[in-house]
Amino acid sequence: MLEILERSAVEVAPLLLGGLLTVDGVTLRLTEVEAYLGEVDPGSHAFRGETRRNSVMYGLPGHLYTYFTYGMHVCANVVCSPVGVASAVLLRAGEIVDGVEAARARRLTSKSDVDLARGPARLCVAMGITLADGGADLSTGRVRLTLPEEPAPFATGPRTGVSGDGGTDAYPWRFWIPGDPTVSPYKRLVPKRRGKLS
DNA sequence: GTCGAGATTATCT
DNA sequence: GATAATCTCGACC
Repeated sequence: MLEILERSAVEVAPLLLGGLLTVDGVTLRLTEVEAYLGEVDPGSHAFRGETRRNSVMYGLPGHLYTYFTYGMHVCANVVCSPVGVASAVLLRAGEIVDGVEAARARRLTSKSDVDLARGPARLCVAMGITLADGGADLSTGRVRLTLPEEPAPFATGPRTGVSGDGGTDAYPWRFWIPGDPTVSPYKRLVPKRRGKLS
């Protein structure tokens, strides 16, 4: 597994689709992810160099990178690339395949099961992932990652919610399993163009 | 179903 | 003091 994760996030991202994330008896099947390539990617936290928050991304592949955003949300990433290279795959959405009750108990605002982990911050809440889990090894820690036995079909497109120049068509690094109902429906942050497009 | 605005705090400059 | 890889809720179709 590490041999795969040492590659670039853009290569690793589609390979994670269909994979399983397990935390304390709750299992999630990944249906949507995004790649972040550190210093060459304006949408990445590592674009402006290493800081305390993103230092985990420079570390060992196969570890968990968690961060706080918008004051109240936690997002989870899988660190890729060899030590010294900042690169990670953001886990955006998934389907709870085991432990639904525990996940549902943590997500009171969610009405249906497909909403439990539809969105990166929701996914963390449903799985019980917090900042304290950041930097943990995904093969031995509380949070476990299992790659799919067979590659899943996937589609690509621009990333959502990224500020600056990172959310444009120049970085089509969002990957998802086509047709899966748990893929987040969020639109691009700045489209806003009415009527005819360009 | 879609669209728009506000919430809220760790981290960085 | 400004920023942010988001979510939720209310209004409208």
